[in-house]
Parts: sequence; structure tokens; C-alpha cells
Amino acid sequence: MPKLAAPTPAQIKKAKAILACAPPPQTEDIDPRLEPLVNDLIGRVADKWTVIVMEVLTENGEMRFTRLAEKVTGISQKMLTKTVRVMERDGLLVRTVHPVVPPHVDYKLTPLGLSLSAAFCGVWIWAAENIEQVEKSRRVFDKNAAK
Amino acid sequence: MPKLAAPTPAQIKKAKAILACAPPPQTEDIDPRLEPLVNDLIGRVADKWTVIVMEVLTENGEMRFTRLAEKVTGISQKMLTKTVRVMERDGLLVRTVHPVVPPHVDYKLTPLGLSLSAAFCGVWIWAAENIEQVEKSRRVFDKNAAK
DNA sequence: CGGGATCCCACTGGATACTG
DNA sequence: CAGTATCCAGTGGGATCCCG
Repeated sequence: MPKLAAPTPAQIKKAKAILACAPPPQTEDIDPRLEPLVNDLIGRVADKWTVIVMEVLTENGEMRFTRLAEKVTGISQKMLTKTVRVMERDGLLVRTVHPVVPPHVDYKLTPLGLSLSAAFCGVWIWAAENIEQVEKSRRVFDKNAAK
Repeated sequence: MPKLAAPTPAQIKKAKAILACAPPPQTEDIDPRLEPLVNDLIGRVADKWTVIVMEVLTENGEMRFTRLAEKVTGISQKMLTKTVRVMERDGLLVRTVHPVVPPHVDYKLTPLGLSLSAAFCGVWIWAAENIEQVEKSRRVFDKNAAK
């Protein structure tokens, strides 16, 4: 870990789309009226806990609430509940309640969620590759600020 | 817009790295001790305003504070100040202060910031492509919740 | 017993006014 | 113009309670 998302066909397709976006010297615009909506969606999805929950679910497949809470280090159970609710609403995961005693709820990414997870693949790579450089920047910045 | 990041050499390199991550049937692990650190970095960088500021700066190059504030729709000046400070600390952008009488401060992504912006390229594509499906999911969810 | 709803509190983010 | 300072509403965390 971060184990990169298990490469499903959907991920491969996505990755190719990602590659396709870079080489051309120019990119095509999107309907301008869509812009604020896309911005909002990015804002929604570029959320710390959402990204980490996605990563954990991509790696482990279907998981129960408590397992999820163990893996998503540092999250409170309240935030986890809220995060998975919103993700469910957005169609990123499905929540399956088994009416047994003790309760048993499974969380699993949908194809849409998997595709978003794949889209984040590049960000995981970036983080793994550049963590040292970021920490170095921080040390320099803090040293200058201290004086 | 979202105009995809202007494709710099760094972005092309990144995009290829992204593509490289998907096709292999298995992915290599990273030093496990690094995992929480990478998680933290993702959490830091997967921030609504950070992502949008990066996008705007990628699209427009060097920008002044007020111009930035105009383009980053919905942000408060306080959050913008804080966001660019943290981004500067992390080495994602440089802040150039010109000591003139109306103050003049320019913000510009560093190569590190540009590489992160490129890494987010896939997420922008995903958002543009799937916005309809997300909104549909929300309508269905809200309808079911209402009953 | 696990999932999650509630209460309380600290902190964050937004709006506004003010300064170098 | 580019912040900083102030005030206030809303959000997130911790602990607790509850229901199946």
C-alpha cells in the first residue's frame, strides 16, 4: 500500500483516457454551462475521507463497517458513517444491510466508484513518488518562517 | 473548462506513469512504513480548494491574488489565503511579492504542482464524463429517502 | 454485539471591516 | 491590492446511548 488499484478493465480504459488527455497540444473545451457543475463535483469528490475510503474498498473489496473503520486510519465513526452515506447517494458504493443479529452491513464500490478510484490512480502514484520532496519543502518553509 | 491541464512534458511523463499502473495484472507494494505518510499526503492534497486552485493556475499560468479569487468560484478570501499558504509550504506553488505601492503578488505552480495537476487529470475527466450519472444517483437516492 | 444516532465541545470556514 | 482581524454559524471529533 498504497497498493495501486487492482487493474480492472474499467481502470485500464480510464488510464488510457488519462493518457489520451496529455499528449495532444490542445484540449477540447466542454460546454461552459457545465463548468460550475463539474467544479462542484470535483469539490465533492476531492474529499480526504472519500478518497481514502475508496482506496481501502478498492484494495479489499466488500467490507463491513468496523473493518472499514480499522483501515481508514484516523477517521471517527461519525465521519465514516457520513462519508459512506454521501458516497452511497452519489452512486459510488452500495450498502447492503443483512438483517441478522448482530447487525451486518457490507460496503462495496459500484462500477462508478471503481472508475473514480481508477481515476485517482495517478494521484496515488504522485503521492508515493513525491512525498520526500513535499516534506523537504515543508522543512525549508518552516525554517524560513521561524526566523 | 474544465480545460484539461495544458500538456507539459511533465504531464505527459505523469500520464504515462498513470497508464503504466493499470495494465499489469499485479502492482508492486511500497514500503509499508510509508503507507500512513502517503495516506496523509493524499488527505492533504485531496482538498476541494487545493484541487480547484491547481486547476485554475494550470489553465492560466501566473496569476495575482484577486484574479485567482475571481476564478476560484465560491471561495472566501480567507480560505484562498490559507489554501495558497499551505500549497506554498508543500512546494506546490511559488508566491512572488513585488514591493510596489499597490501590492502585487503573483502565484504560480512549481514543477511539483504541475505534476500533481497532471496527476489529477484523470479525475477531471471522470467528473466531466460521469456528472450525469452522479446526479441521477442522487435523485434516486433522495426519492427513496423521501418515502 | 455491531451500526449508527445524539449530545457536547473545539475548531474551521464564511462575511465583513480594517490596514500597510 | 493583498492580506489580517474579528465575529459568528456550521462542521467534525469523542463519548455515550440505543436498537436490532
